[in-house]
Amino acid sequence: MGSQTEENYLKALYKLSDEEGKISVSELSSTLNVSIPTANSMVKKMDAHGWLRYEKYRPLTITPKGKQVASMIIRKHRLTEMFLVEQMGFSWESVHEIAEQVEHVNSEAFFDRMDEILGFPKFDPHGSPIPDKNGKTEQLDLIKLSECKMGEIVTLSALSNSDKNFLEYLNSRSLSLGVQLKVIAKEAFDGSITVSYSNHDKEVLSKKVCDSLMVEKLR
Amino acid sequence: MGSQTEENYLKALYKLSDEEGKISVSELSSTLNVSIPTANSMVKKMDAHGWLRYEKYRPLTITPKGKQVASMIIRKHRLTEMFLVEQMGFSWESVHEIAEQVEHVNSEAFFDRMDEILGFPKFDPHGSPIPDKNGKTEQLDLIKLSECKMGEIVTLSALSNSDKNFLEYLNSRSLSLGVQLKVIAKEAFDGSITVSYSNHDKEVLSKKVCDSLMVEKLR
DNA sequence: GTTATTTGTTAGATCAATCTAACTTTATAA
DNA sequence: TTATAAAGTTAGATTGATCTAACAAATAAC
Repeated sequence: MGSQTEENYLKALYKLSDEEGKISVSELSSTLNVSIPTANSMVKKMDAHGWLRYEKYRPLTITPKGKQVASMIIRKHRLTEMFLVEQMGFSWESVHEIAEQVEHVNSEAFFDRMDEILGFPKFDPHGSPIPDKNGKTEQLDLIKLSECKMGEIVTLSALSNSDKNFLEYLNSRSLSLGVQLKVIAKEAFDGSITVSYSNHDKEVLSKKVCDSLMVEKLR
Repeated sequence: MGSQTEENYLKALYKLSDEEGKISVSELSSTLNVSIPTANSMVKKMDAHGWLRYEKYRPLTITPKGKQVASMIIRKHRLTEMFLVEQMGFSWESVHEIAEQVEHVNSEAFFDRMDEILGFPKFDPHGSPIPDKNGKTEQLDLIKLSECKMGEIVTLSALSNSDKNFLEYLNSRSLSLGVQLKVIAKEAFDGSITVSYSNHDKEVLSKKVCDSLMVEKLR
């Protein structure tokens, strides 16, 4: 393993490369709130660990080994979040900060036990997939709510953003995973969508919100 | 809060001062497996935090503030151990290493929730008292088994040593907290004691073992 | 296709936590 | 009570993670 710092860099690297393939040092530095030179020097260490490929002035690419190590950290993070919600009664908006610390605990048994107690969950409280012990995740076929058409009925299955503010916004609208949404209107000029669900029959959601709601089409 | 390193120094300081009142830099250094100069420089920082009183060449004394901070770390450690045993099914010999890491998590809510789920336990799995949110602990009137007289019947209530090897030794003899022990013989020359308990009717325990078993006299 | 802007790199400093070597003070023991 | 041993201190080096300032390369803009 690496240090906690290195683990945080690797996690950021993993997420950025998932989103964009190629990663720049400056993206990494801004994600981690460190200066560019700091990220630059850390990147060289991670190259030495074999977690990424680094060449001067070229974009970074994560290696299979880096992905493997990263997925184990993400596994620990997401299992912790799930445990906090399911076994300890925390709400989905309060678990991230705790999991951010607990994920660095070095004990396979600890996380395997969580996994077992939870019944080997495939997704965390925000709908993100939990890697299994081999780093494998279950991939659902999700699309953004913003891409849905009028009249479609979908299930809210994951969030592509789990900021506290956003989660609190969803709470205030009684939006949680598993809720069935029906698209009853789409505004072309601002991309906002009106949905009905549960006992809400006309809720207007902005484009920004709809971009962060990942849904599954009903078959 | 201080860094994890500082927290570990403070914990060691607290335990040593509990045992002996005055603490020397060298005791601290050997407890933490660092060199004497390292402990020396750290001690100056802890003095700056107001956790201890430091004067050149004089023994160290922990301050009330230091005790308070230390007891909160110990609270987190012992709650974690208890949670691991009671809620997650770990055995008492495997929880220390995990708790040693989890204790540094910075989240009151996390530990308060453990406390609540456990029903506000007063003692950890090794019988050590768990400080409450104000740092208060329940003090039992315990003596070493080695100090007991022939014929006495006592309850095993705590361990003054929780090394893995010792715990495994106790497991192998089916000795656990709450067991009632009857002293059926005492050897003067080596301090060993023969006890009976549960379905063991003649178990010989060395002086060293008896010194680590803290028992409560039955009234 | 030069120039300007953004991005990346190097150099050098700082801070925390550690070490070893050299020296000083306190405690122990002859 | 002085000599020796043990404990404590200071100085100076190292490593990891960070920073700013100065410079270099790649990309974008005209």
